Amino acid sequence: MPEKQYDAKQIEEKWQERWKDSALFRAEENSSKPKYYVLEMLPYPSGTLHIGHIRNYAIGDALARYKRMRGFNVLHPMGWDAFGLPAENAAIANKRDPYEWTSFNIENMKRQHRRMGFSYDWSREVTTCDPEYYRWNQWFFLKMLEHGLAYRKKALVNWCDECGTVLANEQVVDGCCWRHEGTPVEQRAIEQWFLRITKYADELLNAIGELKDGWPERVLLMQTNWIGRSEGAEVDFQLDGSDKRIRVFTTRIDTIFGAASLILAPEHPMVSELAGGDLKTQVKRMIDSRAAKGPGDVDKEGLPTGKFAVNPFSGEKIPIWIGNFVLMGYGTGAIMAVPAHDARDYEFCEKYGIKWRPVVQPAGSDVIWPFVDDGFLRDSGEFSGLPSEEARRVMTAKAEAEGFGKAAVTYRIKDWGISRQRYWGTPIPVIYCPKCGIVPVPEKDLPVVLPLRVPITGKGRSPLENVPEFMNVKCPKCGEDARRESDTMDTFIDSSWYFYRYCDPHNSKAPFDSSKTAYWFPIDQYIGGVEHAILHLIYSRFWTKMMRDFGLVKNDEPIRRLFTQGMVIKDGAKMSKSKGNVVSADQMIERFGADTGRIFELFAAPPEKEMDWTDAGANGAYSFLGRVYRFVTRNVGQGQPESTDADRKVLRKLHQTLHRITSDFESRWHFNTSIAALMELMNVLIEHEKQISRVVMADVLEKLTLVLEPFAPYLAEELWEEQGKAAPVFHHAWPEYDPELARDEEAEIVIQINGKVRGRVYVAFGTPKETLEKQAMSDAKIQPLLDGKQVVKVIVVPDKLVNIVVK
RNA sequence: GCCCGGGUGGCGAAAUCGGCAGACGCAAAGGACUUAAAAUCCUUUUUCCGGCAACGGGAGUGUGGGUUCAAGUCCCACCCCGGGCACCA
Repeated sequence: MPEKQYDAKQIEEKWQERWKDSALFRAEENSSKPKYYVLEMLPYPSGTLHIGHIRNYAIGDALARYKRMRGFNVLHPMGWDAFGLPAENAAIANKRDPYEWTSFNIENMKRQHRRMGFSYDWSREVTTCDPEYYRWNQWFFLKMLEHGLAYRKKALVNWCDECGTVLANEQVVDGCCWRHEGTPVEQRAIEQWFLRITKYADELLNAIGELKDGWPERVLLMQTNWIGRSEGAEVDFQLDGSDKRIRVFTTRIDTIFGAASLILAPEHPMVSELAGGDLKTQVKRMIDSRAAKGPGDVDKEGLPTGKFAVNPFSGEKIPIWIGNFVLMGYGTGAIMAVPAHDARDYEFCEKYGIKWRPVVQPAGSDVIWPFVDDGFLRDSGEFSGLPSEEARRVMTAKAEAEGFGKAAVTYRIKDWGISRQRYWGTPIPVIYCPKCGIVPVPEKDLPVVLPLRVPITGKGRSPLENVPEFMNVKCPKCGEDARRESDTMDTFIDSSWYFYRYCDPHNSKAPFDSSKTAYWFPIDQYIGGVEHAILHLIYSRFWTKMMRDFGLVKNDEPIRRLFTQGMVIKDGAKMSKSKGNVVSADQMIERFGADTGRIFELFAAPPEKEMDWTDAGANGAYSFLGRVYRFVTRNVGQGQPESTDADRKVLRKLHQTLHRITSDFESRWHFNTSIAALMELMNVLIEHEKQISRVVMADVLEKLTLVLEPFAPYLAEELWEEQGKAAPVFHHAWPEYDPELARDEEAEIVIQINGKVRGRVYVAFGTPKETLEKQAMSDAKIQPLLDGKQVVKVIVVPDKLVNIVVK
């Protein structure tokens, strides 16, 4: 009879059919088991689940399945993030209604996720563009508004005149709009809504210490830099011949005696006072040219105002300049330039011939040049001779006492601007009344939903402005004619709290039931790409702290452990539709099956590393699964009647494999080595196939199937059934490894001479040092090599090696 | 410019605590089975030198130095690649 062949497609379709509509993966809040919340970052519905995504979910799903077998009550949900831009752009390109387009894609992607066999609890599916989800976004917004965490202010933004819209920083390419290459982006002051994330800047920063155990160092570092806390002082310089003061921020108040100039950002409010006529147009030009350049290197340029400022410490008069390298958005928008101790100031002052002098010299040296960090002050009046650190303290205290300065902390992070002039997003629930001003939409009127079938052209202002039924409302306070806010919220709002909604997705009274989130939170393991390290992962942390302060949740942080997996590269580039190098899940399932796709992606590289996709590699994974399938099917119920010599070897390899895989799951997630171990086990099994006893064979087949489950669940199910056991596999306990069985019988002792391997002996474990040394010295191979040499030293590492040092 | 990663065969990689470098796989070559192909199975594959061969010897983890009985692993300097931030005072 010909051997049964591995037909992945047929097996996978069969089990998919059986799992349909089942409650297999349902998580329960009232379980007596310990909870485990594992989550992959949610995808936006582009319609294609490609192998870059699959890597993400294959990791999460392996973990979810493993944890279930370990007896955890596992929550592993999936939902859809209706990301604004892609949906809108696709709608423009396809001339389709974005809702229609999105729901079509969601169905499509859901089908692909099901085909891959990911073990989600679909009863908790959440879609962030659902009006019910909008309701709670708006509810949060109103709560924040009430507590002063949301506010409206005029702010400088990137503006493309051609589009008639605000652009995010990422949408500015080489100073021009990404859609209109020839159109330089302008900086415009526009009224926008902000969330006061800076209120939590300190807490977000301090809590990083608590995240150290579970988050990648790299991500925490990026967040630390992003928050960018710096301690220093604010100091007022008096405008010469006036009682006006200009405030600067500095981290180096100890260098203030070396201040050579006071430099204002071109947007600084004092500029219009100091600059008249000609200078004004030059300042305007400076602002425009910087905006046009975008972020990056800018040649330092300055404009002298002809006015002077008085150094409050020395009484010295220093010239006031306007400099294009000074940022209005950081500190006070004005700096004191200390060329001797700051490279940027040096560059600027050299260029314009502004005189300077050093005021700090390094400890234990007479060298005074240049840019000394900390040292001892010189030429600084009463402070001369003080060490920098002490000087900073003393000088700040003096400034404070005399009322011209104070200690100050500045952050790089800014409040979160959430207004978007786009169709796709949660409408901001606010009404502008000519009489009453800004009026929040009453809670009973929520949600404010997007009108359907709005023509989206990508041109002009927010598409909502052209929809009178949406825009024209009565003021909730006075009942007079009023207009709605036409901006929508940044869609990062959606992803800031979606994982809380998973705990209680159908709640219509509140965003979620706090007792349910209290059970599941914090998320035990979150998995996603490193590209979200700052935006999404900072916003989420902020949102959690905000909700905690409102009494909605008890946890301070949303995520206990974070794992960032590497990108999948094809033909030297990240997989994306625009590059045309996408391998879709459907394509892969068609060719190899879902199990092969998972196995290969996990096997090819450790999960945190970038990985190259090659079809040839997937072929290897497929043939491995074929070997497993054939081995198991032809050996069910087979084996020698009595126990055999091979049994010991096979069991040893089996338990070494169990150990390897279990510890990979428990610590570093290097599933590539887990799968390599499985392959080694298969090699040993095939080698001894005919010599294994019936009892051991049954044991091996069972355990092999169990540990295969997290990686290749369809095949595991099929083989489980072949063995006549009750499905599903993950309802069975993970096999424990037995250290006694896993241990090698003999220790292999490497004998080295001067560190080079010259021979080896096999001894019982735990053989004492002296015996090992004696055995090594008398070894037939070693003896001749020692002839005529003097043994200087012998190093013995028990159970490992003997190193003989000779002269 | 600053801050992080990383550099190991033809390729993806392994070596978890300083203790046999290259596990496992891909690709390639040769062979078995086959009318043939696919599939499957077996053998070889870091490199150089010696040998018909089993085998023996040398070199080798980006480069140069160091610590150590012993370094892919630790320390110092440099080169290259990837990522993040980018005039943050």
